[in-house]
Amino acid sequence: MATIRDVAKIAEVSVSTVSLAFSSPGRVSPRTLEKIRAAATAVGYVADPLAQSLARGRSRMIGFVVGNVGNPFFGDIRRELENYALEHEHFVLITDSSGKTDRERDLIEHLIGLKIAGLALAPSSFGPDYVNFVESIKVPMVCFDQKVAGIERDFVGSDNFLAGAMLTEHLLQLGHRRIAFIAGPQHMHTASERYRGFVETMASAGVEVNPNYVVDGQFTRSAGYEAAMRLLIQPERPTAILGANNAVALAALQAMQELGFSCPDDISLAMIDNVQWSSVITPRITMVVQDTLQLGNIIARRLLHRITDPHAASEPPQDFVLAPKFVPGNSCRRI
Amino acid sequence: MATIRDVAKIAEVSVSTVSLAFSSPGRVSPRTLEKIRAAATAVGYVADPLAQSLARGRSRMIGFVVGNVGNPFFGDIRRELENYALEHEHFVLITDSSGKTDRERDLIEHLIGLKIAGLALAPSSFGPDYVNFVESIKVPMVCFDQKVAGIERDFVGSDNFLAGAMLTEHLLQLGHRRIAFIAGPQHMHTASERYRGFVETMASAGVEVNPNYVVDGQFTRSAGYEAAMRLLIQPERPTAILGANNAVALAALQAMQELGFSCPDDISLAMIDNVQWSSVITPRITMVVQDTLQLGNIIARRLLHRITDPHAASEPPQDFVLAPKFVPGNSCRRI
DNA sequence: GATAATGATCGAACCGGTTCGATAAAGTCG
DNA sequence: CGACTTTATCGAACCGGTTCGATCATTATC
Repeated sequence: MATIRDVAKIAEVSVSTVSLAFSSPGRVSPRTLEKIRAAATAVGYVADPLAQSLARGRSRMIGFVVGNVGNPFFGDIRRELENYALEHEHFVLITDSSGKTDRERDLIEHLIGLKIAGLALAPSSFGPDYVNFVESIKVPMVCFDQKVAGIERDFVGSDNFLAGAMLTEHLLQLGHRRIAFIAGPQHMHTASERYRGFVETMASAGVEVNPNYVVDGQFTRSAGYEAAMRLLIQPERPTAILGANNAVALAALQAMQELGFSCPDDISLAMIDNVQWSSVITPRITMVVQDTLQLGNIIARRLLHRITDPHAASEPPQDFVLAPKFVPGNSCRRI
Repeated sequence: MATIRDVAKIAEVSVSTVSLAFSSPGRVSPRTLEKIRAAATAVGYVADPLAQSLARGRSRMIGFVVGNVGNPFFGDIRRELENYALEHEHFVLITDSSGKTDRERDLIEHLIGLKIAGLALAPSSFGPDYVNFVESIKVPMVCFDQKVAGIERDFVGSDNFLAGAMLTEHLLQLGHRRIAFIAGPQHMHTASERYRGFVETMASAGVEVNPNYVVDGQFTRSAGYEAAMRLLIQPERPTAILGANNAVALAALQAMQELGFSCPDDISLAMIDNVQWSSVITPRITMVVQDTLQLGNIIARRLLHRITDPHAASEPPQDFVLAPKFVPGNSCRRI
C-alpha cells in the first residue's frame, strides 16, 4: 500500500504539502496540486482512514445503536440514515444491543473508542444512571424512538399518545365499549404515551376502563401471548383488543386462533406499528403506523448537521415529533 | 484520556515496558507488572483501539456483510457470530449492501481500510469479476449462504437441493402432480439448487414438469407476486405451488387471497425458509427451514479459528453444508 | 571463576497520517 | 524602492500505540 510519503517523494514535495493538497486543495498552487494528484494516481494512493482518525481525533463513521436491527421499523430508519450519510461521505456502523443495556453501553464505548463522528441511538433504558451515561457522551448525537426524561439531546420520534388515541377512537366509533389494552413496559415513553392515549380517549368518551382489561405485554411476543390469554379466559370477554405494539397484538391474534376465537367476528383487534408481512396475515390488522422513512430522514439530516456544522454544538436540543398514520384493515367489526 | 506515556511516567518504567506488560504480562517481572497495573487503574488508562490497530496493522473487529440485515435468516446468524466474537474479545461491524454489488464492494473496501481481523460475507453476486474481487481479499474470511463457483474460501450453508427435493416429495406424496415452482434467480446457487431438487424429484417420480408451471420470482416479493399471478390465471391451474423462498411464496399467498382462491382447499402452498410471524399467517405454511443457529455457530467458530490460529492460513478452504428441517403446516392438502 | 545463557527493561524507529509555526518568494502599496 | 502582506511550501512535533535490537544484571554450566 502506498503511503503519503511515497506520493511526496514522487511529486517532489513535502509530506505536509501532500496532506494539505488533499484536505484543502485551494491552498496549494495549481501546478503542485497537479503533480501531487498525478503521483497519487500513479501509485494508487488512498489515505489510510485509521491513521487519519488517529491524527484528527475523529473519524468519518457514524454509530447506529438499536435494540434489534431485524425490526423493520429500525431497518427503514437505518436505510435512510445510510443513504444520507453516504451522500455526505460518512459511513454507518450498525450495532445491535439485543435490548440489553449493558451491551448497549459496551457498544457505545467501543464506538467512541473508534472516534465516531456521530451517534444515532434508540435508547434501551431510563433512570438516573442511564441518563448520566448518555449525557456523558460528548459525540454529536441524535436519539430516536424512545424519549427518555432527562436526556438533553435531539430527539426524533412519533406522537405515541396520538397513536393510542386514534385506534381507541376508531374502536369507540365502531360501537365497542369493552375494549382491552395490552400495554408495554410503562417506564418506556412510547408505551406509557400509547397507554395514556387509550385511557384519556376512553375517558373523553365517558367509557369506563375495566381494570381487568388492561394487561401487561412487555412489548414482547411471549409476554403478549400470556397477557392475551388472560384476557380471553375472562367470563366477560372484551369485544376488542388494542395491542400497544405489533408483537403483543400478533401474539394476541395467535392466542385467539389457538382458542378458536374468530377475529373480527368474536373479537376485534387493532395494533400500533406494522410488521413485514402484514398483508398476508388474515385478517389484515387495522393499525396505526409510524412514518419510518420520514423519521429516518430527519434523524439523518439532524445528525449530519450536528456533525458538519461547527456552530451546531451550541444549538439547543430539539424534539421532532411526527404524527402516525391510520391504516385500515378488516380486523375490527362494527357492533 | 490517559495515554500509555502517562502510565509509564507514574509507574517509573519505559513506554515499551508498559506496552509489553499488557500484551504479554508473563514477560514482565511481577513487581513491575504490579506497579504498571496500579498506575493504569489510577489514571483510568484504556488502550486506544485506533492507535493499536494502526501500529499492529490489524484490529479486533470482524466485518459482517449481508444483503439485508433485516432478514431474520441473517439476523440469527449475526447474533450467533456476535456472541461468539464477544467471547473472544472481538467486535462485529454489521453492514448492509441492500443486495447491491457496488455497495457491497465499497463496504468491504471500507472495512479492509479499518483493518478488520476477519470477514463474514454472504456473497451478493457471481461471475469472473466478482470472483476476482473476492479472491483478492486477503483478510481471513468465511462465505455463507450463497456458494459461488470459483471462490476458494470456507463456505457455510444449507443443502438447497435437499430443501427443494423434500418439499417436492411431500407434495407428491399428498397426491399432487400439477406442481408449480416459483423459482429464484438461476445464477444464484441457492436458487438453482432448489430448482434442481424440484426437477430431479419430479423426474424420479416419473412426473412430467409442465413448463408453464415454472415461473421466475427473483426471490423478491414483487416479482414473486407477478409470477404467482401468471400461474393462477392459467386455464389448467396447478394444484400446488412451491415457492423457492419465503418472499415468493408469501407473495403467492397474497395473490391467491386477492383472486379469491383458498389455500389449501383450492391450491396447496409450500415454501423454503421461514419468516418472522409465520405462526399467525393463515394457513400456516408448510416449509423447510435452515438451521440458522447452527449455521451461525459454524461461521463464527470457523472465522475465529482462521483469525486466531496462525497456522489456519495454510488450511485449505472447506465447505460446511447442513441439512434443512421439514416443518409441517396446514397449507398442503391431500388430493 | 570465567563464560554462556536467560530475563527484565529500555530507547528508538515505526505505523500513516495532521497541524502549526517558520521561512522564503511573490505581490501590494504609498 | 523599501515596508508590509499574502501565498506556497516545508520541517518538526504529534496522535497513541507496537516492536525489535541493545543493554545490563542474574543465573546456569563446566
